[in-house]
Amino acid sequence: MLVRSTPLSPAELRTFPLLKPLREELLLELGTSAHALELAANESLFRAGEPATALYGVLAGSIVLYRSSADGREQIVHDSGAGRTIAEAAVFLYGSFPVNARAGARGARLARVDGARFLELLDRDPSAMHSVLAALCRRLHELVDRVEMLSLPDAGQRLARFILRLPAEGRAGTFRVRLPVAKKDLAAQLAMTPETLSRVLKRWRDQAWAVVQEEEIELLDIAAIEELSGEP
Amino acid sequence: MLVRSTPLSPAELRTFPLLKPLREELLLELGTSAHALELAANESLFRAGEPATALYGVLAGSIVLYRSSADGREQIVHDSGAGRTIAEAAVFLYGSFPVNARAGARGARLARVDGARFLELLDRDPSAMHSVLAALCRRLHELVDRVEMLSLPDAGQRLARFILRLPAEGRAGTFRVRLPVAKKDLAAQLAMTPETLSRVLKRWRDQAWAVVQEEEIELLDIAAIEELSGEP
DNA sequence: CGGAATCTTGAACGATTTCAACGGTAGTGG
DNA sequence: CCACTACCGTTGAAATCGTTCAAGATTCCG
Repeated sequence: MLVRSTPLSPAELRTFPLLKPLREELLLELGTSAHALELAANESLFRAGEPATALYGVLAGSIVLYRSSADGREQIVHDSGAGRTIAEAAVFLYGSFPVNARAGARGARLARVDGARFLELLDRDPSAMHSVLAALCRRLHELVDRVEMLSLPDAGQRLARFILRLPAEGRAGTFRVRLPVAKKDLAAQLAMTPETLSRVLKRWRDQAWAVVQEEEIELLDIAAIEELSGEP
Repeated sequence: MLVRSTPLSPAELRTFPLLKPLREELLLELGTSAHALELAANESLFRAGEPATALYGVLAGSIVLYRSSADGREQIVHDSGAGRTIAEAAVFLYGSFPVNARAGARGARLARVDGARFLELLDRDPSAMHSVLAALCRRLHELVDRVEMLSLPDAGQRLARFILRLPAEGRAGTFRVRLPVAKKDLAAQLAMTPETLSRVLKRWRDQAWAVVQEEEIELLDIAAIEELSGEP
């Protein structure tokens, strides 16, 4: 874990929607108690149960939040890309991390912000408080979506829904996406085995519904995938 | 839907952990913009997409939060018993309800609190703000638990985990629980069919792991169920 | 250039869903 | 008050789907 201990600039901190509404002076102050971190691929950031003394923002790469079961299975709770903040909730409760965190397959660059300092700031700036509240509410909705997706009984349905919610590249009428994580991790996120994921994609290929190349997926028959997903 | 339009007393409002830390005067004020509601079994409270102008607290009975899929399946996001508050998140975002809500099998008595009035209050009382923040964080953790549970591949495992987290009655060493919802709803919550739930319970009975009577379940072999659940 | 890890594919097994039928219960209306 | 209906819960049998185990292909990293 590489640490750069120079303060983070307000501009850097403003990449996070959570901090964006803070006044310049507060960001400057917050920057002095913040560091930048660099994590290698799959490197651990923190483990569930450790006391949460800081919150983190993802500057580049991605952070995977996961639980591990007794039998070694790894359940991915969320994959956080650039601009996301992590562990605010744990910091608020003055509690400990409820999940494990590690860098994604391509490593990660992070901002580490001192928790106590952050809490102080919130009490001084109501708009910051509102921003945090809104961020938590959005996270809540994401998790509700997640719960709904996981309760779909069919593996293909879950994958279809996941892909359709990904930001698509390309012209209107076409649908190209780049998987944000390794297929292994994606499978865990969708509550299926990597084998099943591979087979679902193969089926889509065989039926000419999609073209799959490495981490790029292009949907040829969007209507079919949408119908499979249950709802657009 | 039966409405009692007399104000709610601070004592009544204080049944909700969310409102507990509010000063007496604020609760009095909040009470004047609050009503009590009475819902029959399965009666609808609100539907997903409607603008959220109020939040609700469960005084008695239960409220089921759910999504319905295109094919008519009903996925239960949460079952909220007495003391729970509902829809704070939607009110904060000045948004619309992300899920449907209806009364549980035994109906529900609710407090309806005006959203705008509540938001005002929060800005005047920092401790109230903290309380709300903490409540949202706890909800977040609950959902993370839920996501983890739903990703367990085995139906028996999911049921075991659910039951072990229920508040148990009885003396130490014994474990009796009363299911908080109808078996049909419980099955939906655990992402399985009612048939599968029935069969899992039958298996537990046959192996003398549990006694099932109506909505009462007594675990005879707690160790076995705990091992099945994957972790205590 | 190994070597590890990921991804893919095959086959067999196990589990859950589906479809169907039945008993019980609660609520309705005569 | 009693029949009638509707729904819930249970059980059975068959089919489907996903997992597991195993092996081969590929990529990436040291």
